[in-house]
Amino acid sequence: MTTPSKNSSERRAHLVQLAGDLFAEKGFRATTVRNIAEAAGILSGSLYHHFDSKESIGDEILSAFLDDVLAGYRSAVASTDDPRKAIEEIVRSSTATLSRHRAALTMLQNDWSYFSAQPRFGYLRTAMKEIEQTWVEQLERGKQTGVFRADLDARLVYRLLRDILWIPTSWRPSKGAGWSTDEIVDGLLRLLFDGITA
Amino acid sequence: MTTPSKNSSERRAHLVQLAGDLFAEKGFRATTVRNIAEAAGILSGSLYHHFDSKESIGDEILSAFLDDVLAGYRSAVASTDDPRKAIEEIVRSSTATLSRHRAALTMLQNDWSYFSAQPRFGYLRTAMKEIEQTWVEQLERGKQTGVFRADLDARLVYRLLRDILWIPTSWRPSKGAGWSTDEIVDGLLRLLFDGITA
Amino acid sequence: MTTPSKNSSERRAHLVQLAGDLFAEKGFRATTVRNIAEAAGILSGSLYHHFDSKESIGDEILSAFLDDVLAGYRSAVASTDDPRKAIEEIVRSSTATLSRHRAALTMLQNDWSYFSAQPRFGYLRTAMKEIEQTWVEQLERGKQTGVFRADLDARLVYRLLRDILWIPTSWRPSKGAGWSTDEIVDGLLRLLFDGITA
Amino acid sequence: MTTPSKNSSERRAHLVQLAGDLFAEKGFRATTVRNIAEAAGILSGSLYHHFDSKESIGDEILSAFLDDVLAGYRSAVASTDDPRKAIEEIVRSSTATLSRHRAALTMLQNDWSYFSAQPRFGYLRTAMKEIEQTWVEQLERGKQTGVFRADLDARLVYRLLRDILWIPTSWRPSKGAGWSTDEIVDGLLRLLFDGITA
DNA sequence: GATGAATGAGTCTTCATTCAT
DNA sequence: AATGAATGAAGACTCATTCAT
Repeated sequence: MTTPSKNSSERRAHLVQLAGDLFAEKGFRATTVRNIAEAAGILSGSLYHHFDSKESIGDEILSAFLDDVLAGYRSAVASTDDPRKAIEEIVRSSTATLSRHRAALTMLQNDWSYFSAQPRFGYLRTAMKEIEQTWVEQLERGKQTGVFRADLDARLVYRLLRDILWIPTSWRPSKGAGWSTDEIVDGLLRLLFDGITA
Repeated sequence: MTTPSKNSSERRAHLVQLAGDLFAEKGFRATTVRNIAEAAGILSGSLYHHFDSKESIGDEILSAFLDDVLAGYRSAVASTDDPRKAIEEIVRSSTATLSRHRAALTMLQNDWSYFSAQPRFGYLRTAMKEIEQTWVEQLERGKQTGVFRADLDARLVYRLLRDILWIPTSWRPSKGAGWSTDEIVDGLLRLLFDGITA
Repeated sequence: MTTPSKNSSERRAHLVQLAGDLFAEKGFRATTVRNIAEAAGILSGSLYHHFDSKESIGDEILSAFLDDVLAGYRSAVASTDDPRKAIEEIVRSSTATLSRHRAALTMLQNDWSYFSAQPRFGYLRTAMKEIEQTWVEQLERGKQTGVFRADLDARLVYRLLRDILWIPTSWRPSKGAGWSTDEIVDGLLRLLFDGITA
Repeated sequence: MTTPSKNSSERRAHLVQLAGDLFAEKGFRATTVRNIAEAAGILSGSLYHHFDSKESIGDEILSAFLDDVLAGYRSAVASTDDPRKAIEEIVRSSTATLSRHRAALTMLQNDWSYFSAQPRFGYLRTAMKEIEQTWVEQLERGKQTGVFRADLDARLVYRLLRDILWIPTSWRPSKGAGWSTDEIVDGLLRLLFDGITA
């Protein structure tokens, strides 16, 4: 388990990991290829043995993230008929997913205008649309069945909730008094369902 | 035509405004000096008659923002003894402030790692500390007086609330089905105080 | 006449000239942007104040050349009804044109595969087609009117003649025993019309 | 399977062949070692088991070509006393040689400045000198014996004829309405000896 | 105040080459 | 013989900044 065949793909995955950490820390554009190479202890040109461009590294990170998110959303929706449970499931799956893809989220938040302008990253818009649809559908159904307040603006609530959900991911792990993912989620869900008032 | 010195400072303010819009749109680092100059209809070199560096433009935008925020926080706290009212006031003042400083906030979110690493922008950390202290103080007082739930983790709630509060600012005005600032704040406050359940 | 307003466009033209000389000497691809900049006594990055890419310099040189060639061909054809005179006129105009565009021709010969593969240089193919058509038309008409041998393969002769015509341009001016353009053309025309035999 | 050493040299010859095709197509410098390796179905590093550098492949191609050309010239001159026959023989031998060494000729035409500047390829200049001498000698003898026009500039005619002779080699085989080598040579010789006029 | 030319450091990327396995 | 990882030098291009006019 410790020293198996360190394949090409493992090396590659390691490099993606390193790159992701840097992207999460300073943003995609602000991270130079040299930064990544230095983190890996090689020269910048050597990265091109593994990837054909900086963007293809970004691509790998982003598409893996969105695949994961969408999978979670789909299975959340498929698992129940109760909108409230579906939302809860979406939140829980998001949290798990997000902690695995901190880099991707930071990239999306920081460099959205950069990525979304490129045809290569067209799937970003597609995926975001599916995410929005999923939320809005569950919220609307909840309104109809009386689980949620009838006066909610589903799209507005979606935007707020989605962004709220994505907040903790961007918190640096270095932040001294760190909270565990679970603590954060609990705090969040409590806030969402119950508010802060006693 | 009337007062040359005023014209000069107006011109300058206009340039800062233009720069800010671009910073908000694409981030500070991703915006080039040429972008700003083009928006102003001049050549990039000419900007240096008004500012001695790109960073000094950023400085102007960021410090104006933080001055405004802190002023709002201080007067919110000074205006009442009731922690809940103080928090409400902080939220309301934040919203007003933020809509006036969209660029600054985007810069802080996008390029925080860049700015915070530079001595020149040391005041950013100082200001953020005061902001945190203000929130935490009011939350703790609310817990003691029983207005807020006793089990709240003040710092965690602060981080969540502050970031939640800052979310809508980053929403592009171009977003088709746009909401007014008031709608967003109402939605937000309702979410915070009451949750989404019926 | 000696020191007029050294406009921006003159500077630019001078740089194109320098670049062209280098392209003619070593080919387009083999010439680096640094080579050009050094020839101009500036740094390579400074070239981008005048051109937005190396290719745009090439574009300028190539399109100017083809415009010139086609103009010559068109006026040659328009000037007479006699195919032999038309061909003669084409040859003479070519020679004049070619001596003014040595760089362009070398680029076309050396790096044709590079340019012709790019959409940006699509006009190259278009222009070459018009050139071929012009030759073939005159040759065919000459065959019909009996001025040229009836057994000529017009396209083959065109290819041979065009390439023959373009040969001397690629001769380096440095070649010690240089011939004047006129000498070369005379030798060429004589060869073409009369052969080498006594 | 039978004779490993032969297999080895066959493999090597095959690689040279592949490289030559690419050189002929895009030029020596524009062809990357990776291009060659890919054509051979191996990785670029593996080529270095067969050759110690890209240049040594070029060397192999160029020297084989020049050896062949010179052999042809020498035997052409040795075979007759009649300058016209000698020239004819040179033309015929060239044609045969050239069709076997398309790559070499393209390399010479495209990247002459690159090769001729390197000591390693010093033999290129030596060989070209012998080629020139051979032509000039036969032309001068023809002038003296009255076979050729007395007013020919031997060196000029040599340059023209040599380059003319080399033209068809650079024509891509892909050119739709392709002509056979024989057709081309016939067209050429006819042009040279008789001109195009009826 | 603005222009236009230039700088110099840095960005992503390419490529011939090396070498341990 | 070949692979796969790496090197190091170079290439095209970008950008904040400077400065004479």
